[in-house]
Amino acid sequence: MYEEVLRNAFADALNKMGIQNDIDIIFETPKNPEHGDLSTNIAMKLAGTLKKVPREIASELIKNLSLDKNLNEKIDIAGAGFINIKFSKSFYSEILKKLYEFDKNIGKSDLGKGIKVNVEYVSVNPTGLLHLGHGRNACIGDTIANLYEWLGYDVTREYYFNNAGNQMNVLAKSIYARYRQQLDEPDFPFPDDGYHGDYVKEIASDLIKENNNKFIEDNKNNLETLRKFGEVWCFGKIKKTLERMSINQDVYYNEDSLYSEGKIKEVIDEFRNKGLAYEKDGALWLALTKMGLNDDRVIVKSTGEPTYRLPDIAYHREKFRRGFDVLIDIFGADHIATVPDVLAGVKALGFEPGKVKVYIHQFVTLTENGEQIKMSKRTGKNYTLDDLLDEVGADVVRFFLLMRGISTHLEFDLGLAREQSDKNPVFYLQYAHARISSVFDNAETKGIKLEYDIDFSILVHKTEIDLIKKLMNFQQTIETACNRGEPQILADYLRDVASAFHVFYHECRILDVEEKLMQARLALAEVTKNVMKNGLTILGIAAPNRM
RNA sequence: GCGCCAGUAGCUCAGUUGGAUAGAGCAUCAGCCUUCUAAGCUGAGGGUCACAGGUUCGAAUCCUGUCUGGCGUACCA
Repeated sequence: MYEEVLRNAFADALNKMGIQNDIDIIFETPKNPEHGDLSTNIAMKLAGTLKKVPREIASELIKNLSLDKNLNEKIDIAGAGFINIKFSKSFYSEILKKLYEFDKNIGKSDLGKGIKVNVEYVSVNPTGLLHLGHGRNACIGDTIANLYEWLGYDVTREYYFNNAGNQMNVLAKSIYARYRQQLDEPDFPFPDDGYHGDYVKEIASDLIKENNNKFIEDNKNNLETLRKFGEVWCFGKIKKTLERMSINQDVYYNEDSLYSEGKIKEVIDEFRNKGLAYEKDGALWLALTKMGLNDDRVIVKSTGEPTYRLPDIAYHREKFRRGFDVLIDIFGADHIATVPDVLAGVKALGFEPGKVKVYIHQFVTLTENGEQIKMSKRTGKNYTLDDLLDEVGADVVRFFLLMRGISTHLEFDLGLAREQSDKNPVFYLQYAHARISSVFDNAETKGIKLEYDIDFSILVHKTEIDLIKKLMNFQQTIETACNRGEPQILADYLRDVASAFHVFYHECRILDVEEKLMQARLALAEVTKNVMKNGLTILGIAAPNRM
């Protein structure tokens, strides 16, 4: 938050020196604390264009710099030309005072006021149960939606519900085979391309419980009924699993409506009118090569059915038409190929593809004792997200799925999550919150109340200053995590805050010290608690008062 | 073949708009509880940043090539 002030001061100084340059003035926290609190390499960046030695530029810059002496203890030049800034203690008490005033709203802002964001995630077809990969998608999407919401954007959480397409027929046939196997013919052949998962057997037995042999005849109507039964069964389970992870979406956008409301046809017509669609081999092709891509693709098969690209494009067009300013798609790595096609299609229809942000996450592998556990819907032996939630709980699952960058493959070690769950990093974060709560409980029994007017300048201990340094970055961290679509940035940050608090707690007593100091430390603990609570909430993880 | 993601400590991973001595957790070893929760704190060991070149004051980060793993590359979704 103070960076803005510094940046302006540096820009002014550059102006005074008669240097006009668009170059970004970037401050970073040096790895080595001896180098100060913030550091900039601006002098080195300018060295090339100005044809001057970096250290000379730096010293001239400092001469022209007007900063509040009260808040900045020292500004000096180091190394090849770094400018290092060291803040005074009173700088930190000023900062903490502001953080304390935010109270429970710390981290919130109105940065995105009036901007409509649509975050689409999960969007699993109702043909099976959720597995860990879906869980990753769900947690990332939910957290990104939370981040936007926290920054004041108008967020819609959306699930693209696809109950059309060939995969639903496969499900119907799979259910039918299990139904017959359980009902009257144990050797009834199971389709090769069917869904082998055990849940299909459950669907069949539920079907028998409710309807007995009513659908035993192999005809189109019965298959249609089974298809619908399976869809409702699967989607019910999916929603329940999501609820267990506190994931609730606002809109379930049904792919069917794109057909029934004529949107698919509109898109086809528009492509044709623009000369971007053509017939070949009985199919309709989209001329993606005219839009700079490598290959044209079929959008309507010779059977008359559209391929997945067409409804995907039509769906994105609808999202634009519904008035969203930003469209966010959370996809697994297997969807990577569709992205350029959809973006090209959207652009051809006259919408701005730059407003679509696609976040692709890599896969999750579930391992136990070094061996991989299969999670595929088609291989039968499933380890579902529900199974995992049963074993380790929602907080652990969410944290495990969010603690890594989205673009790396994530290894979920079941043995570790199960056996060592008390050493899980998520408990480290929650423990910090619980510890603070406990301090306030003790304060209450002693009749101590946190006052509003507090003298923060009394906080000068190194661990106190270190903690404040972490706390002041909360807002910026939320923004960065949001802009980059990386929940992991927030997760890492919270671990840092928790660590700084644990160290402070270990070194400094909060209660049973002199009144003014106690008040200031309580306030520091309060700010930490609010940051932990809000940060964990954004990640969708509970902030317990006791552990 | 082509495209995307990845390769960093024993393991799992941060760090990549080029910056100062490459970090964390787990694991290993050694310490700290008569005082607000020890699910905590302190310290130690552990590295050819896959490999080979290049760009420059400076490269884990940028460029080229090679190797390894994952995912795509359908008139499946």
